[in-house]
Amino acid sequence: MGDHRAKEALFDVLVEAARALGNGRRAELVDVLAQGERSVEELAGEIRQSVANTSQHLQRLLRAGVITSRRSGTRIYYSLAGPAVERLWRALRETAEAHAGALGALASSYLGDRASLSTISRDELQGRLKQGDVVVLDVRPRTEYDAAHIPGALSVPVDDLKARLRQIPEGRDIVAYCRGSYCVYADDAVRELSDDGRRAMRLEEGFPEWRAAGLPVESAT
Amino acid sequence: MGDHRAKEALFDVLVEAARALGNGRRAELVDVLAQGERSVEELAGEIRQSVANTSQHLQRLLRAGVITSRRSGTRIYYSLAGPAVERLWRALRETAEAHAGALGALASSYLGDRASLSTISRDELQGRLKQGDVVVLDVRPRTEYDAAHIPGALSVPVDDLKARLRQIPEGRDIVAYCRGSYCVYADDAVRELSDDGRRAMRLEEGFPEWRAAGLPVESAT
DNA sequence: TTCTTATTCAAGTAGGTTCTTGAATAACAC
DNA sequence: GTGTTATTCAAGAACCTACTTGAATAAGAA
Repeated sequence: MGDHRAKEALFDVLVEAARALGNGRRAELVDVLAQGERSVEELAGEIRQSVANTSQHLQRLLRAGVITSRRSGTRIYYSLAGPAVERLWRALRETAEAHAGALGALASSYLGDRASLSTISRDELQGRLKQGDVVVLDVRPRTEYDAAHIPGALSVPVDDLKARLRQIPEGRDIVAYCRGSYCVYADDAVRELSDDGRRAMRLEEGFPEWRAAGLPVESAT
Repeated sequence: MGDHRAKEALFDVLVEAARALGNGRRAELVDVLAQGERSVEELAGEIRQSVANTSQHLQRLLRAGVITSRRSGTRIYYSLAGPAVERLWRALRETAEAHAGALGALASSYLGDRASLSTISRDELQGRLKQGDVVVLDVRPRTEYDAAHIPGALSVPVDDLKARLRQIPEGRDIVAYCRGSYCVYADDAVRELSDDGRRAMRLEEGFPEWRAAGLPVESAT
């Protein structure tokens, strides 16, 4: 009774995952890893940091149990430790959104005038997929599409979109999706498609939320 | 495109709630505030820290949008900012449990031989409440019971239990509950009741989880 | 007004975090 | 073995955190 040392030690440990996620660069890493495993060098490119620094951030996440690693030849691939981590990252974003405060201004400075783009919810997309009157574009990098994607989606990484506009089936509306609400790939794609005269909209959330909702996914064979 | 400054700033903000929760003492504060609002002095007592230090921790949580405050006379009462925060705190505990690593040893050093105590799930308790063959004890401090409790529960703060053993209705099993899985009040109560020859068990989770599940609650009038 | 109580502020110290740079490993190819 | 590539380690500079102490506010009571 009253062993407050033990209580403090217990809460200090409970909180380790929060400290690990408590850094913008590490949060970016988690956001990318939610799409599938990646090597250190790829991750360093994604977060625009040196390889050494990225490696150190990864060790921190590893020690906190947020990610796991596997070696393959000279590369080491990191991935999220499990679904609890995805829930944690989602809860964190939702808390920030509920608070809003500083978030609004920053989000619009990064995300631009997202309000002017049409969107579609997960449920609506499911309905339209059954009717088959929609083309779904996965605009994430090819690796992430290969790891897992919405069944029937075409892989058109946003950087290739301009060159491949003519390959996209006509006569149907287009839905683009990417990593999640704080990813701009789908926004950029929808803008580009609209400029080309197509009816295009953005899936409100990203692929991880689709999978987390228990909806079907497909992988490259 | 490519404005990585804005992206970094955005993720730095998304992560503020995690930094706020990324300290054992602040996590203890959140765990207590999940039971209802409290003044600075009460909170300082709960986490065994000086009032000045507790106040500073509270300001940090406030700035991060994790809690809110209201003044009443000379006192200031703090409470959680909303349900997103409770989900965040839960996700954090679940991540720690999934990782397990250091947690196991620390938990058992603080929680003792919890494995030897009988427990009951939320669903089971709901069933037995309908049948009315069980006495429910809220063993948290009276303030927390007053703020909200499971309908029909008796308030018997764990410190008063020994003195009030004879007042607990006989002939029915007893279920004790407290703040949550990392709170020892219900364990202590179940041990004491068992020593007294009563059939007693602990509700697996605490009051906040009961409320978060949308189950009915009752407040002091 | 003065006194009291609850809370916050300010300054200081010890220790932790983030990023940089350059060297050290570790697996593989030749 | 040597060379090459991916990753990690080590040390250091600039900054941030957690706690302490004592003084400053702010609301209410006398």
